[in-house]
Amino acid sequence: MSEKYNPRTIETKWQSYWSENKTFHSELDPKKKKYYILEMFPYPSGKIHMGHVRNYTLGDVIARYKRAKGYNVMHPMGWDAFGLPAENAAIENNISPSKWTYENISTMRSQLKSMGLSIDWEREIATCDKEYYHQQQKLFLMFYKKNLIYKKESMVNWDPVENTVLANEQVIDGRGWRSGVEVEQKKLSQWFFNITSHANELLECLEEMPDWPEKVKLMQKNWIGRSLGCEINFDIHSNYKNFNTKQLKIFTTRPDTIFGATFIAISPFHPLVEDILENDQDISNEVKKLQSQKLNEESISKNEKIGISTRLEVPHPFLKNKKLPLFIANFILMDYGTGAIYGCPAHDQRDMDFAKKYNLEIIQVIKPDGINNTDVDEAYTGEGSIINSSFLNGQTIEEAKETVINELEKKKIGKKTINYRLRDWGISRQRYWGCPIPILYREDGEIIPVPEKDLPIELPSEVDLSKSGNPLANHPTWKYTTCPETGMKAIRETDTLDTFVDSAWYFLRFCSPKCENPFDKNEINYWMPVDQYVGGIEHAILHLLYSRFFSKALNIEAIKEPFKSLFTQGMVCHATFKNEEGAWVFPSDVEHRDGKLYQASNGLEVTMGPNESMSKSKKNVIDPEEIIKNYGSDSARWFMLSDSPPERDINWSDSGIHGSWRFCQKIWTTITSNIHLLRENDTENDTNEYSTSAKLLLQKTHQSLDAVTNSIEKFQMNVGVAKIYELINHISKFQPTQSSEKHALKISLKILIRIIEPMVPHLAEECWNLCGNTNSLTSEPWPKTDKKFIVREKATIVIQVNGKRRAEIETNLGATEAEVIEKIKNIKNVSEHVEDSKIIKRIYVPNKILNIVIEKNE
RNA sequence: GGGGAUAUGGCGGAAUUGGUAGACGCGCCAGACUCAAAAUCUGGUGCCUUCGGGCGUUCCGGUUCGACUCCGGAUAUCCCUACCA
Repeated sequence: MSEKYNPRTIETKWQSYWSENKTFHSELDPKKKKYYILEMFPYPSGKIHMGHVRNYTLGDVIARYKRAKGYNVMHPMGWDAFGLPAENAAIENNISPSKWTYENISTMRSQLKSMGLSIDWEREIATCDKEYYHQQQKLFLMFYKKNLIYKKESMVNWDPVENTVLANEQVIDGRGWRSGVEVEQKKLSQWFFNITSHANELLECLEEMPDWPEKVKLMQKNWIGRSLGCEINFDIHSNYKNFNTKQLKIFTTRPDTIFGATFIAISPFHPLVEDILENDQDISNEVKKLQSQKLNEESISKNEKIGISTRLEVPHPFLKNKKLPLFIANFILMDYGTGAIYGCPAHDQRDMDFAKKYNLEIIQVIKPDGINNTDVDEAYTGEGSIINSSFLNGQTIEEAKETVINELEKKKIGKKTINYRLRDWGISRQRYWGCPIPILYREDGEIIPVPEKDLPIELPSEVDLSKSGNPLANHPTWKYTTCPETGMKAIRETDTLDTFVDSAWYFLRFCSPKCENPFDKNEINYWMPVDQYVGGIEHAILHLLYSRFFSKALNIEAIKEPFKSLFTQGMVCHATFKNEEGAWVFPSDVEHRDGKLYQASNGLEVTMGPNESMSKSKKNVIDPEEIIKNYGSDSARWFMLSDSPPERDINWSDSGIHGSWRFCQKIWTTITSNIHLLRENDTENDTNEYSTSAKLLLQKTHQSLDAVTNSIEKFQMNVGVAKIYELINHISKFQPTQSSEKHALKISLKILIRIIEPMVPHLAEECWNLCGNTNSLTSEPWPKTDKKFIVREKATIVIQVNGKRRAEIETNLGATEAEVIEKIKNIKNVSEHVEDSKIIKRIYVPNKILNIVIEKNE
């Protein structure tokens, strides 16, 4: 047996074996305990990059490990295939979004297959498949019926040159990415999911999710942002002629500061604004400016507050003679609270900035405890007691809040409210490459959901994306249809769904990917929830929150929460490169010359930017193909798992890949050089009469097995890898002479082969096969740790003097303090440091440490 | 501006969760094999040192017999988000 380790041969051999034998096929089996492992499905951007390798290797280790543990494992894969890049590619390369997407899928599928992932490919889905979005349209109708979907006016980023709506990422420094002109805000009627109706449930269920990272739960909690406050109705007095508004409702979380109120501010998009403009045309230009200006990064960082003074005045609810001026201000959000506030400059920094700019009164109403804060530059937001506030004087902030709310409710001019930062989920996109929304607008003005039997509404295959505007609206025929009930003329909804909708339920579809309904209840009840979800931390909020919302809205018992356990892996980062024309450049296209960087393909000079997470749009991606070609996917997988803890961000570097290659080599040579031993039939051996070195080997083996098992359970793959290194290092130094030693070595090697399988599956299968086994290693159970080999017989006790390590001794387990003291009497290093000093006390932790605390004689 | 995280040798990182800091890997140094190189194998490798020891987990401070670990403050980097009253 002197064949060389040849990953290419081995890996293709086992990949086809798994595929031909349907090794990873999964189906419902009520007798077996299920385990649903899912990694976030990829966007088919072209090729996989190192971030994908990290994500899918990690999930695959868990999948293979749980299979070995006897679970009925489901490990599917699919494609998050709708989205903007396909349209951009279509324009740039004159290829249809569909063709581009499916070609990418095909490339990436074979790349993933070359990694040897234990995936059930029969469950593969792509969200752009007609079959998938057909079901999604049904879900849309279901939600529509439940009143979870509604339409309202909402702002979009508008590029006036391209005549098109821009996504946030297409707005760069307040300008359109293609046109370079300043982006405007435009009102459009759009569809929304009523996610806020589930805000409280989404918040409270977080408490019952012990297997989610605390940081993710915290982020979601802050994002939902439940806050207790109150609404106050202010009367409006005006000299305007045609003015119907009598009241203005504001929201505050600080009713305790009501006596510090010196102005009222409303959003430029507040309904009251129209009323004002009708009477006060002088300010209409200014207001329009505020309305159309998307605040760019610059003005945000400068925190420039702009207010337009109106001729309206608002009486203070508790001070009859006090009138507050009303402003239209750019820093008031229409989407939060009521779109109107009262300003209390003394205790809110934004209000302070605003008051100073427009010379408004500043009234201090909270006196900090202890100190007398008279600094008027900075708003005071800390604790304190109320002053200058009539009936609130002397109260604490909390007391005052309650008093004010009671008073308002008594006078029927306000009430306690719970407000959420979370806003409803806008799902309309003015795009072609997405799921069509199954809605018709009838000529008589009625909005009609398309009946289920008429689904799917298919995307037209011929579409002109080079024209500006909404591609589906531009299509010559697609939108024209008739109402299925009345026969009246109708126009289809030409917006498509946000791609976050596609990914909010794909994990349900995997349970029954071919079902003619969105999902099969039986299958869902068996497979859901996902036992382990693995994905990037960047999805900590939106994707996960939307998926949770879907699961709750569907109201199926098995999926109250879709993801039982969540693991968020860290980002794989890489430096970014830009050439002198400002275009992103692939790292592989960058070359070093004369201390400068150049783009190899065209000679342009290149500058290096900061490390950022790998993404196709910034081109800072590393294609794993090269590494897999040179070292094999087992080495690539092993390398990805070693070194870095999975939850931590990494800056990609391939220094170290050589060590992984060496590891695979070492496994190979160790197994092949012991192949005769491994092929021998097992004999009933004198298993209890091991030599000392054989015992030591078995101890190391079982300790390693125990450690590796624990590391996998705890997602510390890098530690597991280190423990396997220790084991192989120990094994390769072991020289068996007696038969019992050979027997021990055989046991050890077999355990080694079994426990490396989740990480380097092809190599492990080949080794297993070389041993003369005819079954696949994947059907072999995970070995059990034999406790008898790992019991500690001795304890190592560290001796410290004043917390500094001075010696260490071996004792029997459970030795008493007196025994330890007796033992260290003659240790020079200890007695020297103690000398004649007075011993103040001794701290003894059995089996661990003895610390002698002495008086310092200085 | 807000929210969330991270920081340990030349580098990636480990540390039984408050008890020997630096496991394991990379790199580097030395040796073996070789005509030679690559590969492989063996050994060494935190820093300083007057060879007694001293200093060391981003920085400053605190709690403790004892702190990488807990608390307070600062700095840097990454992720998410955009003025949330």
